[in-house]
Amino acid sequence: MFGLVDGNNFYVSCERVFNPAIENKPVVVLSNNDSSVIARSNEAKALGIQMGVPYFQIKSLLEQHNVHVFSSNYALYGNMSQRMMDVLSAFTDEIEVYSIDECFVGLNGFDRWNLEEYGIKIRETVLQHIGIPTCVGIAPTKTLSKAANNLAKKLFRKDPSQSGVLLLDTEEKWKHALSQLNVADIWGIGHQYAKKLYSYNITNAADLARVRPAWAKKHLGGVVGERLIAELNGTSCIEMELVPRAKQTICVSRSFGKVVTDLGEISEALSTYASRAAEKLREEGTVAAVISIFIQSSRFKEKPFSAGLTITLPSPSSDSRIIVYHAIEGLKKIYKPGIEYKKTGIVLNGIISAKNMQTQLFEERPSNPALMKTIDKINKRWGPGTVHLASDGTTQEWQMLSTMRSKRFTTRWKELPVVKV
DNA sequence: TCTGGGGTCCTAGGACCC
DNA sequence: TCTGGGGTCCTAGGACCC
Repeated sequence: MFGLVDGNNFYVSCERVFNPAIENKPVVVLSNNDSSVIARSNEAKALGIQMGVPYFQIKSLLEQHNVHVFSSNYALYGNMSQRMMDVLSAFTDEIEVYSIDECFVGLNGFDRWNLEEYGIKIRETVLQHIGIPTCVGIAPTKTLSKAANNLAKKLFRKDPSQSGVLLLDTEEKWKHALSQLNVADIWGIGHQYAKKLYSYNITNAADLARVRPAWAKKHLGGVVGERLIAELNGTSCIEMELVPRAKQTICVSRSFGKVVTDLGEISEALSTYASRAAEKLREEGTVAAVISIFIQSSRFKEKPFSAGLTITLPSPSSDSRIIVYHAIEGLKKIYKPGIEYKKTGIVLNGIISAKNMQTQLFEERPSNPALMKTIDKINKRWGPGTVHLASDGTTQEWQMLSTMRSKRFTTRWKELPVVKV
């Protein structure tokens, strides 16, 4: 059996832990650059505020209803997430952190317990220790546990006296649950597939569970679709991933807080992102062989501009100076003056373990792992960016907007509120 | 004025090989 | 006029996830 534990309106809940005054009030959290809505409290959902809607379009509506608005605070959410996962690991050895607010828990061998009660215990403990409300779905496949979680959330939102836990341990139970869900609510059915399914008159998840595997193979992305149908019928095809795999791709990109035309400013931003990407490699103990960089104007302009370049490094590296050097050299090649740029970024590929790397004897720009290790140590101790490359710039006027960010309560001593007693 | 960021997997099709 | 068959590797593009 699989359990799926998912934080309710996770980012909003994180904000509420440190700001109890916004409990039971409408709250939204915005994406980077304060661009669009990425999390909503139930009260905000009730006002009809949609996920992903641009902030500027609903600003007056939010003001009108006194909605509390926050810029996203990933330092806080990431740290709260870690704490939640730590609590969950006490409940089973089989833990798969699926996203910042979601975790699969393996419950094989737990059948002699009442699984519903176990789920309730999990919820209560996370709430008590971390302050984050969750819902729990339990079922014989991952896809069904996602569906169970989804339905548990819906029931709980409608009626807070519900347990917030849904156990689907018999065919009868999961069939009934699926009949209450739309196909678009199913894990693995996105926009395109939902549209296609509607056109075949398949709107209900229970209908989807009944389609022939061969039909799913043809219309829902090959073996992925086939697996999906099997999972909806109680046959588990997607196993727990207990050991997080090293990333195959690392991407760091961000929109600018203002329009940028100057090569110097874009270079600073790209240097900053390339450094961060290299840092991520070192966190994973890997090196990258290939880097891609890109620059873009606004996607919503009449004639959007976008350019990119892929560069193979002389040898795989995780050294910030090397990755930044090649990124900036590439940028100079694709930069065109007179364009209003909105975004730049770097993607790393050809990622392998640093241990398996073949070292070259003679290199124009040798990596210096000891230097990188020292920089990482300092930044870990004194905060991100304490030591950085000069090419990152000092004023960083292109930085994204984040005007309504709460304090980084759990990761910065300086931002801890002082309470007078 | 203003529309996020960071990932995964799969398939199809071309290049190339024998 | 005829113009194989089967395999691998790589990449681009499209779908998905949160």
